[in-house]
Amino acid sequence: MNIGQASDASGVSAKMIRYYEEIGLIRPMGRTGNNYRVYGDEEVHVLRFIKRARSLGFSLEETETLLKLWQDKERTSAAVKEVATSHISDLERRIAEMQGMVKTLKHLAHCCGGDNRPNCPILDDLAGDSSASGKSTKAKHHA
Amino acid sequence: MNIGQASDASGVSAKMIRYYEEIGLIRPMGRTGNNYRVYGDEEVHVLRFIKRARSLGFSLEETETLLKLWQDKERTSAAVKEVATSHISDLERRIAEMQGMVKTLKHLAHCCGGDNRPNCPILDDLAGDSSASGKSTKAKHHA
DNA sequence: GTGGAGCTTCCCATCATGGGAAGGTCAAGG
DNA sequence: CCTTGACCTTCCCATGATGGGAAGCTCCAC
Repeated sequence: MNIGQASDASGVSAKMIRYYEEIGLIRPMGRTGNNYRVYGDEEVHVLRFIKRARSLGFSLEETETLLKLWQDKERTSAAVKEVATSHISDLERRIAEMQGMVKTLKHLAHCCGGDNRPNCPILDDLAGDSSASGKSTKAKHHA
Repeated sequence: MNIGQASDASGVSAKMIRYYEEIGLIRPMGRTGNNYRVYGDEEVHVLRFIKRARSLGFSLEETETLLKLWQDKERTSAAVKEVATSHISDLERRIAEMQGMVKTLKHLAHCCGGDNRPNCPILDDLAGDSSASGKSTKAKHHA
């Protein structure tokens, strides 16, 4: 199997397969006389493992750890779980961070007329104008 | 004001201030005879604007758009709101993506003993082993 | 005048991926 | 046999936003 076929079979681009080899994530493949890389079912299986790990958001470094654990018959499931839970924490932290952004942005967007006038609480907020959260277009003291 | 003071006043690192200048996000600053950049309150204000936009997750490109709108007295709040809502959508998409990962990972982690045994449904899943979701360590038919 | 802090530019690294050029190879079909 | 097109190889560059660090200049205080 050439790299293109391995790519099709695994869903990993040929570019990435070469890259993974370069950084040592996968073993350098055997070559044919024409210097083409040769892949077998086992290699495709590894590539699919990597692809699945990546699709769950694991970094290549974490993926490498998981790959080694997978191939280590002496591993403990605790070691694997540790990698997973730590990744979950990281994802949750990032999710919370983005949710905070969304919350603020939605509030600002809600306060913004979205019309033809230039007055905009979103810009006021970005500009650090603390009087930005209330009514913005006019009527600072409507009473 | 030198770059270090502008950095302290704005919370943007000197490194980044130079970078923003290089990419045209901010105007090239005037220099003193010794070739030091000189900043005034207005520049610090711009830097703070950028920092705030970044903290809300806007890319530098979006930040540039917002900055131009801020400085354009003819802007419409609709234009600003458009940038914001589009960014909100992007954030929500990414949040949903990560939440999907978390959901899968939590399920797998829940199914994983996290003990001294090698058997691990997390690895089974990554390996594409479809029989991974059930009980894993033993007792496939405990009855 | 000396030391240290601060400024300048320039290059490199991150992380994962893609784009593209230049050149070798192979298979099919004229 | 030769061409054509698809495929492979390596090499370099780009992304986005940031930090690190080196080499060299300046400025201020002592």
